[in-house]
Amino acid sequence: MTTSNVTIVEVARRAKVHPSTVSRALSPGWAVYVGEATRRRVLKVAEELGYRPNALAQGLRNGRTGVIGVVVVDFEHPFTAALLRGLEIALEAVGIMPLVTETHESSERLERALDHLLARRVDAIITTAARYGDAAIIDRAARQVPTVLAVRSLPTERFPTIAHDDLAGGALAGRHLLELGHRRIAELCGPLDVSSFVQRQEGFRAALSQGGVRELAFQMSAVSATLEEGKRIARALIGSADELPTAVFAHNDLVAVGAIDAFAEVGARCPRDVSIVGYDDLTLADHLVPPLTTIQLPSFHLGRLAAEMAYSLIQTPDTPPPTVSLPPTLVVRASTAAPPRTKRPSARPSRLPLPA
Amino acid sequence: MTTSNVTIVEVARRAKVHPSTVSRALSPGWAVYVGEATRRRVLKVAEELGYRPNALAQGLRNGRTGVIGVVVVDFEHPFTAALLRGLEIALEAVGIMPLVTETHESSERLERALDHLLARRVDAIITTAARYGDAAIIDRAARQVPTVLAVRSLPTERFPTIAHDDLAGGALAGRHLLELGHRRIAELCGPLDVSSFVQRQEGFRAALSQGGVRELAFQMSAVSATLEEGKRIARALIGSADELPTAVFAHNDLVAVGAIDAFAEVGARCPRDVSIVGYDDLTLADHLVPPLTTIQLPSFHLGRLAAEMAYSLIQTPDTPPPTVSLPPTLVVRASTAAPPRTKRPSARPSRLPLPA
DNA sequence: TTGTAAGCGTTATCAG
DNA sequence: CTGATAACGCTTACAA
Repeated sequence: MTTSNVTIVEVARRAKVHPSTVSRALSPGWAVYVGEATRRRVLKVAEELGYRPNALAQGLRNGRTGVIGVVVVDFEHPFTAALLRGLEIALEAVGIMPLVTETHESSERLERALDHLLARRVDAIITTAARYGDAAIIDRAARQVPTVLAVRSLPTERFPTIAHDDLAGGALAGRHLLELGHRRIAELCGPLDVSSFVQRQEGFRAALSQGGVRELAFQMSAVSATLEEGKRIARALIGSADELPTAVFAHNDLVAVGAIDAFAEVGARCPRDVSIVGYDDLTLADHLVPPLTTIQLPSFHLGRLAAEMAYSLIQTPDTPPPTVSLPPTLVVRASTAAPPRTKRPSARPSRLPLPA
Repeated sequence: MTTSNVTIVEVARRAKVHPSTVSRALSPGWAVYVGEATRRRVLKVAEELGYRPNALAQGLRNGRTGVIGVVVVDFEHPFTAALLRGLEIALEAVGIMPLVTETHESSERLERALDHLLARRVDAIITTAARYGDAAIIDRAARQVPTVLAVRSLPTERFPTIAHDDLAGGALAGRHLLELGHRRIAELCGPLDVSSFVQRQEGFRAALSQGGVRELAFQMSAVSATLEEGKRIARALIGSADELPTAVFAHNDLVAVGAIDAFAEVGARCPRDVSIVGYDDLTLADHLVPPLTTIQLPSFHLGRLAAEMAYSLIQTPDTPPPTVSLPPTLVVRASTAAPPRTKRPSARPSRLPLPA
C-alpha cells in the first residue's frame, strides 16, 4: 500500500557500487562510461527491486521536468479531444508528458491553472483558453517558461501562436450562403473577446460584403457553446427581426442546433425556410435532423504542431515567436439550401402544424 | 523567457530572515510561530518578488505531491468529460490537482501511464481504463499508492471500486424491450474483457430470461465505441440471422447509431422495423434521427465520488476497499417502439425505395 | 572506470 | 520567536 520507495541508494547498496554509478548506468547518455560488467549488475538489481527514478528529484536537480502544461477550456469542447490526441502523440515521441487542466472560460481558473503549472515547473505551456482580457496573466507565465497560444490567439504578436484560420472559416460560411442565393443573413456569434469568434465574424462579414450583402444587425452573443444557449440567442434574434433571416451562420455546432430548434418553434423549418451553417463538425453532425452543414477544423494536426512548437521552444527558447494558421474546410450537408422562392415567412408566421 | 526563479532563499535574504522563517511564515499551519512583524515583512517581500513555492521541492521533501493521477480510456468517450469535471470539482476543494492520461484501450499504454504517474509520485491513482488482463499491472500500482477503480471494475475485490451499475442498466434495456412486446432480440456487445460490458450483457440477458426470452446467438463484439464499428458488427448480425431481430440493445450510443444505419441499408427502418436501445446518452442523442432511446449514467457524480474515495484513502490508507455502484436511468425516445404487427421482414427484405 | 561531494528548493527538528 | 542543520532522491563536475 504505502510507498515502498526503492531509491538509487538502495540499488547502489545492493549492487555494491556508488549511487552515482547507478545513475550513470541507468542514464542512456552516460552508460558508456560504466564498465560492462557493473552496468549489467546495476541493471539487474534495479530491475529486481523494481526501481523507478523519482521524477520529482530528477526535475529538481535537472531543472527540467519532462512535463508540458496544457490549458484547455473544456474537455467537452468539440475539438479538445482531437487536439489533445495530437499533442499526446507528438509529445510521447519525445518523452514528454502533458499535464492538462480546464478553465471553463473563467479567467480566475486560468490564473490558478497557470500558477499550478508553474509551481510544478512544467517545461512549457500550451493554452487554448486565451481571452483578450487574459493577456497579462498569460504574459506572466510566458516570462517563466515558453508559452504557446493554440486555437485562440491574442492581439499582440509577442506569443508563439498556432490557430485555426477562422477568418477563412467565416469566409467559407459566408460565400456558401451567398452562392445559395441568400441575402437576408444573420450571425450568431460566440463571445467577442475570443479571437476565434472575432475572426469568424470578420471573415464572414468580409465575404458577405464582397457579395454586396450586409448581415442583419444583432448584438447578442452566445456565452457558452451549448444547445440551450443557442436556443436562447436564436429566440432573441427571431424576436428582434422585423423579418426572419433566410440564413444563419452560428459560430459553433451546438448553437446551430439550438437555433434550428428555436426557428422550428416559430414554424420556420431548416433548410426549407432557413439555412443554418455551424462550425466545428461535431461527431454525429451528419446524423442530426437535418444533417448539419458546418466548418471542419484540423484539430488533431493543430495539436501535433502545437506540441512541436512548444518542444522546439524548450530547446531553443530565444526564437522569434512563430505564427501558424491552419485552413478549415466547408462540409456541405442538408441544413443549407436555396432560400424560399415564395414570400419569406414574416416574424410571426402563420402557425404551422408541427410534428411532435 | 527562461525562468527567473525566485526561491525561498532569495526571499529570506531580502527580508533579512532565515529561509526556514520564510517557510514558516508562508505555511498556514506554522505561521502562528512567527512574529507578527516579521511575518508581514516576509509576506510583503514574497509578494513583491512574485515568489512561488517549487512544488517539486515540496513534494520531494514532504512525500506528498498534491497530485492525483487519473487514467481514462479516451477524452472523447461519452462520459469522460463529465467524470473529469466531477473529479476536478471535488479535488479542487481539497487543493489537489488531477494529472490525466489516456490509454486508448491499450494495456501497454496503461502500463506506461501508470509508470509515469508513479514516477511523478502522485498521491493516489484513479483509473477508468481497467480491462481484465490489466489486473497485474494495476496491482503493481496499487502496491505503491492508493488506487481506485472507477467505471470499470475487476473481478477481484482487492481494489476500492466505484462504477455505474451496468447490471441494472442492461436490465433496464431488456425490460423496456420486453414491455414493448419484442421477442426476437439481439445484442451488440462491447469488448467482453471489460466489466461494464460483461455486466450490461448479464443484466440484459437476465431481464430477457425473466420474460422467457433468449436473445439471438451472436458472438462478435465491437472493438471500439465508434459509428463505423457499430455498422460493421450490425452488418455481421444482419448477415448471420435467418430472420432479422425486431429489437437490438447496443452497448453504447455510437454503436447504436451505426446499427441504425446498417439496418437502414437492408431496408429495415428504426423504429418501424427494428427498435434500438443505446447506452450512455450522448450529447445530442435526442437530436438524432430517430432520437435515441438510451441509458443515462450519473458520470459527473461518479467522478466526485471517485475523487472523494481517493482522497479518503490518501488520509487513511489501510481501509477495507469500499465498493460503490451508481444506478443508471432509462431515457425513452423514438428509436424504440412496438415490434411490427405484420409479418416480420426477412433477412433480405424486398427492396424498399430509400430516401437518399 | 568509479567514487566524492555539492547542490537543486523545501521543511521538520532541534537549539537558542 | 528565530536560526542552524539535515535530509528528501538525484545528477554531474571533478578527483582518483
